[in-house]
Amino acid sequence: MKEGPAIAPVAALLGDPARANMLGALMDGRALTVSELAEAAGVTIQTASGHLSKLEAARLVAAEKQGRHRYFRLSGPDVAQVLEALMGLAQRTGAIRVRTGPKDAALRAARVCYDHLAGERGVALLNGLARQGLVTGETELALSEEGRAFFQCFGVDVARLEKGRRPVCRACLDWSERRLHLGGALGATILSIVVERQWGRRDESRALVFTCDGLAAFNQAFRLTSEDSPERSLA
Amino acid sequence: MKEGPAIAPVAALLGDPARANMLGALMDGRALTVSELAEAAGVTIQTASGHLSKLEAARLVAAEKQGRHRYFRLSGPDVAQVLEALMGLAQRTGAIRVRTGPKDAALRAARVCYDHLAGERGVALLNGLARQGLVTGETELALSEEGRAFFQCFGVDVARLEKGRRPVCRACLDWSERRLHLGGALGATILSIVVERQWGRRDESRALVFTCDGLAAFNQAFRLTSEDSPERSLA
DNA sequence: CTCATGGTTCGGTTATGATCGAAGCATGAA
DNA sequence: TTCATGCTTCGATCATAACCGAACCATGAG
Repeated sequence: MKEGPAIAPVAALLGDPARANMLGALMDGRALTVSELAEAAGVTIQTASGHLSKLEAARLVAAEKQGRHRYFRLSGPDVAQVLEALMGLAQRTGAIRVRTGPKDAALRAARVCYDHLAGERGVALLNGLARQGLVTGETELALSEEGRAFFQCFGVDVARLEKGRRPVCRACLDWSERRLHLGGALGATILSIVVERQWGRRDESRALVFTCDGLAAFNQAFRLTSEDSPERSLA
Repeated sequence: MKEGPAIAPVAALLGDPARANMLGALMDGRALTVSELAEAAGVTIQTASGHLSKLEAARLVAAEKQGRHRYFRLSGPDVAQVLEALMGLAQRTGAIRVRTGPKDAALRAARVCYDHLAGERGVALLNGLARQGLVTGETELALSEEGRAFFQCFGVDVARLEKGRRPVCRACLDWSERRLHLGGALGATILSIVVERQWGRRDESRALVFTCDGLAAFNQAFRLTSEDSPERSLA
């Protein structure tokens, strides 16, 4: 007697500890890479890749390619809802909380993404520019008239940027903040300004360490306020 | 990184076809014996017994001994809710609907979800009650003052329902309609009324077959109009 | 170009668990 | 008592799939 869709195949996907851990890591809506998910699940990258293929085939997760990375996210809120419900059921038997690994705080605060600023400061930058109406759009970003004037004043040769093949503004997905930050020619220019004025320096990794004065100057230059900063994810 | 209870062990239980079939057979809220569940799952009694032991240990099902028989039922409405939600996921992800036929159509029209009404009629019921302002809220449903009066008039002891531990109104996601229908103590009461007044009868599956007169009486009793019925889902 | 890195695919090993036969209990009927 | 039925436990078989090493592919950096 077949009744409705067969739940077993889907449930079996959720029933493997490695896959369940990966999905749990994606529960907050962020998009994570294969490597990060592999670490979260405690398996090698090959194994994680195989698991993610199955999850993607079942449309439980969706993937976006970005440069050399592949970012996975839950395919929709309904998936998270089912996971939530399953946690409720699991609590009856016994609630288990898994270990939490502290990540590099500096990387999350500010880092270089290819050639532009990412991390918390990068997200705050885009938030602030959008709030002031200097850039517009959601994922397809554009420089407004006010924005052109602002950056022109700032000493950026906007006309030259617009002549190039590369998009002036590009929304780049942030792995640490799960929000968009500013890429493109303008993003690269801003990073070069930050480095040039020695507001911060790049250490050996991709982390960008702001000086105390530099951070203040950065915030003032782009008129960023505390409301632009993404909420601190709980440790 | 915040982690909740580990879902993998529970999901793994649901991930076995034999166990999933047994749980599906219990979805109508009745209690079945080991033999019946073994037949429903297509396995021998020994195998079924082993599965049921695991399900009982995880508190997904509860057992009652009666003479030489042992009756198993779902341990609660929340289990049924998770199963329904999983069916929704399974369908959305392009699940293999093994057999589609008249039985499937009947299930979509009206069926029993644990102890309340689901399917097209169940969705229409909640729509109508919400349209009339008898129940309020989106996912967190509540009975309005008018609603209390309405059901009181109807012969429902609302005060008694409110005294119980179980929520009076509960929104349950429908796998066939992808809409919410009414669960909770009130939902269960309404189903019992439908059966009691012989507006419809339960067949051997979860389907609930309305009589022609019964359907009219049902619609009239809850003042449902055609606008309350969900649009026919395409293909 | 070369090198490094992120990710996928393949193959072989291993372990978990689903399954059923057979035997063992328990309950109720004769 | 003896027998029958409903169910559980034990033991052995067997299939699935999780896992990792190694090789391979693609992209970006230098």
